[in-house]
Amino acid sequence: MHAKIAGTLRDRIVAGTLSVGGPLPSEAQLVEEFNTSRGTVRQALAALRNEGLIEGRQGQSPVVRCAPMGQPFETFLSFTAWAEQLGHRPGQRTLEIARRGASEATAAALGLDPGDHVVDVLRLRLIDDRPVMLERSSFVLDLGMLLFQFDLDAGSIYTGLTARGADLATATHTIDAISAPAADAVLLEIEAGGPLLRERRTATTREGRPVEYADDRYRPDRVTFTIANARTQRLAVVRDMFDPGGNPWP
Amino acid sequence: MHAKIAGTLRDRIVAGTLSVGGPLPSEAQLVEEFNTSRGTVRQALAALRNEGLIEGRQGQSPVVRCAPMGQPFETFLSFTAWAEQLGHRPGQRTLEIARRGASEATAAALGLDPGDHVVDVLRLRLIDDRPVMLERSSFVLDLGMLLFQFDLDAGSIYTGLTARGADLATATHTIDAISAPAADAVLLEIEAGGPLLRERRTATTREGRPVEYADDRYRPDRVTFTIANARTQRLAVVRDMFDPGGNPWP
DNA sequence: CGGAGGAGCTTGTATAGACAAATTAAGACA
DNA sequence: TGTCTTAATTTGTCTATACAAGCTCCTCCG
Repeated sequence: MHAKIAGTLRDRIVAGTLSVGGPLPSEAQLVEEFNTSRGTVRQALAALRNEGLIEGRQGQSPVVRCAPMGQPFETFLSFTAWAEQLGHRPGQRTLEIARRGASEATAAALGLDPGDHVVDVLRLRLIDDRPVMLERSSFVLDLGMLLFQFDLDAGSIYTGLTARGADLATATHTIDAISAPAADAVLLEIEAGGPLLRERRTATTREGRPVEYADDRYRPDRVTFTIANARTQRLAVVRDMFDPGGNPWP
Repeated sequence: MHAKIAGTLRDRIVAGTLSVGGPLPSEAQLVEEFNTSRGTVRQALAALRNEGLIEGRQGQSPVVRCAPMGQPFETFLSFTAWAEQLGHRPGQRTLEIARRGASEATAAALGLDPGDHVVDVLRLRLIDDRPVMLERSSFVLDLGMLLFQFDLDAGSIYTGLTARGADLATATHTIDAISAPAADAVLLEIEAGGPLLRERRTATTREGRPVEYADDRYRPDRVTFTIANARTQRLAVVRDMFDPGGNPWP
């Protein structure tokens, strides 16, 4: 019973019936709705509090703190899926797609020999037509050759590849900060030398073979990474967006 | 009452009166010992289970799982615990500790009124005697006043606070990049205007009350954040360290 | 018009009782 | 001796009640 109540409330938070920042129904209302006792309702609320979904003080109804993420993997790996989940319009301008010898960093990340060829893709990623991220992505040959089969500006590379049989299963993302090189600054429409939030990503197949290495550089005034961290050892990671003024993007 | 029971059991686990892997007293025994009701005892046990200290199944007494430290939560929240886990020597120079009115950002993060006082701590964090991070931390008064009771340069603020009854349960970390202000650059021994990796952290109690807001600024050549992301499993987040040359620190 | 006080809501906490489900240990039986 | 049954113990779950503490809003009085 308490699990059912907690699950229902979780679903409502995800569906938006309970908006983030808004109050939950009072315990008395939940007692009436589920036709149960207050102790059981409180047990359900304790579970949600445990997960960090709600918070509250004495005398006030608990408020929804954040929504659990629907599909963590896709959302985090696919820029397109991420933007769409947040209700924005993703876009991209493919500046270059080329088959060439792997760079030193790429070869190291993908476990290739220095002379091996990869497919490089350079794309400027947009949110609501504003530049947000510069993506330098390198794919191993068998995967990269698939990229010539479809329009990279039409949608997500990730969905395009998985639709053609690629099985991306794990990824590691390393986040740091760098100074914007002049070329990057022009494309991202910021000042050269300004700070960039860099995410270097290695995606692997189910067998553990690395197939993509990417160097994504975000405008730090428009994208941040947020890690929610509870004692229960559940870690959640999301990317957040900000408008040019630095305010949370609705 | 339930807090007293939980605290007593915690102490016994730490002291070894309750051995790791061994069973806890049954709920009936605890009811008699503390002269309370079963509901209260169960509330205390739920708190311990929440912290991962105990685990149990139906029909069996809960068993002590122990190992409160070294877990992801502590490692991610405590600079000291993190460095020690990686086999390095953490250090710090407390540059300032002051009670003053909360800044605008702090008040917003902690849910305080503009005039409310907080305890600010400014610390330079070192790894193996090299500056790595600049920490600006603000605590709500009841927690912050505890900071005057012990030596901040002796060890972890986090363990000092939890030992004095603070119950930090969840935290959110927002990561972005900024240009180093001149003052920060001097302390971190880098060039002014260079990129800094910033982590803004809000830590809350079990009830969801925010009690700490921190602005940590890392040298990006020495610290990065890594997110491991599998399709089936949960997300794991760790921080990584690099030597001045940018190579992984052994 | 404004502040003080209180009523009515909320959650936090504690108590007592009841039944279900799982484990464990003792005892009966072949 | 080995196995099955049964009883006792223990935790999981739910219900009902009571009071304390904090918040909001309304009313009343100065």
